[in-house]
Amino acid sequence: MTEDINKIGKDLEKSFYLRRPDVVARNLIGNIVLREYHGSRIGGTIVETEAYFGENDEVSHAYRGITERNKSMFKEGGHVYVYFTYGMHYCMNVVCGKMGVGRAVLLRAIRPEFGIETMKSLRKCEATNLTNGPAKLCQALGIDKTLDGISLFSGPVRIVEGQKSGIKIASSFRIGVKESIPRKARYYVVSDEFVSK
DNA sequence: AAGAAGATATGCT
DNA sequence: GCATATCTTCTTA
Repeated sequence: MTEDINKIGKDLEKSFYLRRPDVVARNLIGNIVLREYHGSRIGGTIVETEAYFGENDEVSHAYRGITERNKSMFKEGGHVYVYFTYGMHYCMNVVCGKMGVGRAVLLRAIRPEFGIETMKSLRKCEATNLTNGPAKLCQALGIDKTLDGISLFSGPVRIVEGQKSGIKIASSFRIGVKESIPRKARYYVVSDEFVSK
């Protein structure tokens, strides 16, 4: 599996994740999420992310400290934080920074590229609506609570270098939260049809 | 022990 | 645009 993934792209360096979440969020755009799913590989290029801080960020799950639910958000950068919400949805984050700081980047949308048929069957819908939202993307990639806390370097979920030339990245305020920090922490590819609405 | 809210998606009006 | 599904986790008593 490792060899095949390297044909698509190299794993991002560990040091990539040991930075501020807004920096990681912006630089994740254009890279590729890969999910090993029942022997096949599915995934695509990241086109939309949001940064969540720990302290000074009221809406972050990490704001009130470590709990059973959010404990993997406090791991070292390069791990995965998956949480369950609204009684039916999973969302996936990439943890960043040093161990214990509780910072992460929410993956909000990807461009479906690998294993599109598999993703369609997981989502039961068509390609334009496959992965343009944080919970949709998790459903399409078969991501659930069992993947919470895993490493991006050894498990069934990887992030590898993608082709970044020719894309325009813009920022805005985050979606779906009462904005508490005067900072545009959402990053997305300009005029990409797979960005969430 | 109980209640409220939630980093959402979908379907209907 | 708004209601609703649906259930885990945290907060408060």
